[in-house]
Amino acid sequence: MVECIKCGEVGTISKAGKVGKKQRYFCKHCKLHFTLPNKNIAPRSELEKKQNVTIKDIAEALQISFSTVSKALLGNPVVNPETRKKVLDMAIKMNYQPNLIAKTLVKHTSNTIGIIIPSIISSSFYPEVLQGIQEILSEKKYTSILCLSHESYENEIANCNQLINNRVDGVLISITSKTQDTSHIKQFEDKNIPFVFINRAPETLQGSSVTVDNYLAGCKAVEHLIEQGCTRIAHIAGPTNLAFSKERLRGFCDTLIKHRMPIDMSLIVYNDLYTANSKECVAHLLNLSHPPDGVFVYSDFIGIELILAAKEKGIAIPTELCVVGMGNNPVSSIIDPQLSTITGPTVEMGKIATELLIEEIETKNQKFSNRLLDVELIVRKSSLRNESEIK
Amino acid sequence: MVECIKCGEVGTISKAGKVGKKQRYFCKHCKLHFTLPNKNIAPRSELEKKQNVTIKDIAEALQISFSTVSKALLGNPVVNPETRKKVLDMAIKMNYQPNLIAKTLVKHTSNTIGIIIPSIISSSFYPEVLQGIQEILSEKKYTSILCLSHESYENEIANCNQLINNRVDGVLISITSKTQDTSHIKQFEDKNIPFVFINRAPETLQGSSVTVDNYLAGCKAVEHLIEQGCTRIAHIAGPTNLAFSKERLRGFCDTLIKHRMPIDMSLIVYNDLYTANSKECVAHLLNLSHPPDGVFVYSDFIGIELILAAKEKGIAIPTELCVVGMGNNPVSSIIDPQLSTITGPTVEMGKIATELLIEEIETKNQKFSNRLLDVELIVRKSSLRNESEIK
DNA sequence: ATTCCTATTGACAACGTTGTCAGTAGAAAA
DNA sequence: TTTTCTACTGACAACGTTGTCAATAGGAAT
Repeated sequence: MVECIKCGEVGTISKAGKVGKKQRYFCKHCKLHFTLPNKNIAPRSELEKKQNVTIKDIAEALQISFSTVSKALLGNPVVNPETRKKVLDMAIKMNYQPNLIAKTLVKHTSNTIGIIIPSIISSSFYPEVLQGIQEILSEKKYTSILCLSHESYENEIANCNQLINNRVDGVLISITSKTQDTSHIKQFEDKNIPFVFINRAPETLQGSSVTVDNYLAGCKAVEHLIEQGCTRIAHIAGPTNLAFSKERLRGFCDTLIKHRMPIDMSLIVYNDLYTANSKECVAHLLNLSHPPDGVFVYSDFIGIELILAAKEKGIAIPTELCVVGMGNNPVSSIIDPQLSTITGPTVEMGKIATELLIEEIETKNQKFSNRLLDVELIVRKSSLRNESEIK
Repeated sequence: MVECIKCGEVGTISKAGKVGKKQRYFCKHCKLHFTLPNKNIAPRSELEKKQNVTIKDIAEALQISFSTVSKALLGNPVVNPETRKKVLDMAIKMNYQPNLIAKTLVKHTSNTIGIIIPSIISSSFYPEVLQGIQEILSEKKYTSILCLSHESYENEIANCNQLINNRVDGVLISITSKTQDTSHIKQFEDKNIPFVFINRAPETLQGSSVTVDNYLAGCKAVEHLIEQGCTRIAHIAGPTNLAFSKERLRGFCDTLIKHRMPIDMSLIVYNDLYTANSKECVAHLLNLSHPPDGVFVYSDFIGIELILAAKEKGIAIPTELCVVGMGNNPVSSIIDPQLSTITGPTVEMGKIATELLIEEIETKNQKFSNRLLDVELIVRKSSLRNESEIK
C-alpha cells in the first residue's frame, strides 16, 4: 500500500513505530525511515503568512542582504547613505514594524519594566502613582507590564515569576500587607534585575525605595493636634508588618514624649487591612469611658468612617474631637466637616521611583538609594478649633 | 609590527580599511583579511553569564539532548517518564525559569494583551475597569502591557505601534475623546490582532465592543426627572465625537419627545473634555434668564460642580433644581446633598471585555460582537423632591 | 600597469525555545 | 537466530533580530 518516498518500492516497506500519532515506515532497500507527508500543502502561505514584514522581506525586495538592512535601520554609519535611504523608504512603504521580541532575545534587554501593586481600586493612591510611572516610562521609551497582587502573598510570588519569565529589565514593587518572607523578591537581585520599592518596603530586605517620610507624618499630625489643644490623643495605626505603619506610630509616640504627654496604650488601635476591622477600631475609641479628644488616623478612609460614626453619636467635630487623616483622598475635602490630612506627593512618587529604576537599569548601578519624600499637613475643619487660624 | 594571525609573518601584512573603528589587515601570503582579536577575553563568563538557567544547561547537567529536555518540560508523552522526572527535578533544583521571549518568537503568540486607556486618575472608572481586566487575565494566565493615551491622539497612535512591536495577542482600547481617524486601530485588523473597545468606541470603525447602554442612561435620567416634576430639563453633554455622548443625548431628546416636552437648545451644553470648559457649562445653565429645574449631567464630576455652584448661588437642591449625574463616583454619595447618578457595572465591564478578547484570540473568531451593559439609576437626595419616595 | 587601501556589502553565528523527523537499542515475533 | 517493530532520544531547522568578521569592487597611489 505505502510506497517508499525515495525509491517508490512497495515490497520493501515495513512499519517502524509511531511518532506521536503518525505511523512511520522503513524501506529496507533505501535503509530509510519516513512518515507520509501531510496532504495540506503550504497552509501558511495562504492566510497565516505575511502578517508581519521582516527585515528579510525588505532585503529581498531590495535585493540586498538582510544584515545590511539591519544596519541601515539601526543607523550604522558603515552603510552607504544611498542604500540607507533606499532601505528606510522601503521600510515605510512596506509598513515594517520591528519585532521587539526578537530584539530582546539577542540583546538581553527588553526595555520593559514590571509593576506590582497590591490594589488599584482601594483609593486614588495607586492610580496616581501609576500616572507618574507612566509619564516617565513613555518619556524614556519604556513599556510596562502591570500586575496586581490583591494584597495576596501568593499572588505576589506568582507576579514576580511572571515578570522574570517575561525578562523585564527592572521592577517597581509595592509589597502586600502580608509579605513577610522576601525570597521571591531576592530572586531579582540574584538575576541582576534592579527593583525599587514604592511606598511600601519590607524591613527584612535591603533595596532601593521611594517612600514618604512616615515618621514625619506622625510627628506633624500630633504636633498639630497638640497645638489645637488636644490632650488625649489617639492613633488608629495600619498593618503592623508594614514599615510605614511602624514609622507613623513611632512619630506619633516620639512627639507625645517630646511634649511630655503620656502614651496611653488603650488609645492606640491597629487596623489589620484597609477596611477589615476598621469599624471595631473606630467603635473602640468612641466607646471608651474616657474617650480621646484628638485622633491621628493612618488612612483617610478610616478617618471618614470615624467622622461619620462620631456625628452619629452626636460628638461635635472639631470641638469635642479633632481628626487628622492621611492620604488626601478626594473625598476628604468634600465630606462635612472636611477632613484634615497628611499628604505626600503621589504622582511625584511614581515619577521618582521610575527615574531611579531606569537609572539603575541603564548604569547597572549596584548601590541602593532610599528616597524619603516630604509630607505636608493640610489643615481643614475636622481639626481646626479656631476658625481664624486658617491661613 | 602586526603579524598574521594564521602564518605569523610580518612582512606580508598590509592595511585593509576599517570596520567600524577597528583597523583591518591583509596577509598577502595567506590571502587572509583579519582584525586583531580583542584583549579582554571572555568578559561574559565572569559576571554576565549564567543569569538565567536555560534548557541547554539542564541538558548538559543531565547529559541528554536539549530537545528531550524541552519535550519533558512540555509534558510531551514521547519522553520516558523516568527521564521526565529527572528533568523536572533538575529544573527545580537549578531554578529554571522558562524564557517566554524565546517561546513567543517561535510560537508567534505572547499570551500578552495590550491595554490602552485615556486616563487613570480622572475618576475611579478606569481603575475599576482595570481591576476587572486583571482579574480575568490572571485567571487565564495572560500578561498585560498598560498604555495611557492621556486623551492625546498622537499618544494613542504611538501606543498602538508600541503594542504591535511588542507582538501582543490582542488589545483592549478605550479611545481618546479626540480620535477621529482610526487607521492606527485598523492596523490591528490587518495584522489579525483582535481588539475590543471598552466604554468608548469610534463610530467609523467596525469592531467588538463592550459599552454601557448610554441611550438607556439618557432615557432613565430624564424619565426620573420628569417623575419628580421637572418641566425645564437641561443636559450637560460630553465630547461630541464620542459615541457615548451622542447616545446619552439621543436618549435625553427621545424621552423628552416621548413625553411631548419641547427641546430647548439653550438647555443643552457641551463639555469638550473632562474639566476643560465645565465651569462655563455650569455657569451658562445657572445664569439663564429662564433657568432649568432639572439637569442630567453626563459625568458625576461636573454634576458635583453644578451642585456646588448652585449652592453658592442659593439655589435649593432638589426643590428648585434636580440633578442627576453619571458614573457613581465615590464622592457622589458623600457630597451634600448626595448626587443621584446613573451607573453601569465597571468592574464587570473590564471582565466581560477581557473574556471576549481572549475568546477572540483563542478561537481566531473573526466576527465582531457588541455587548451593551445595563445601567441603573441610583436615586439620592439631589433629585428626590419627595423624601418618602425612598424605597 | 601594478599595488595598496578604503568603503561597502555579505555570510553567519548567536539568542532560547519548539517541533519535525531521523536514528537506535533492544524487546517481541517469526 | 533472524526479522520486525516499538519506545525513546537526538539533530537540526525554524522564529527575527544583532553584531562580528570576511570578502570585494574599484579608486588612489605608485
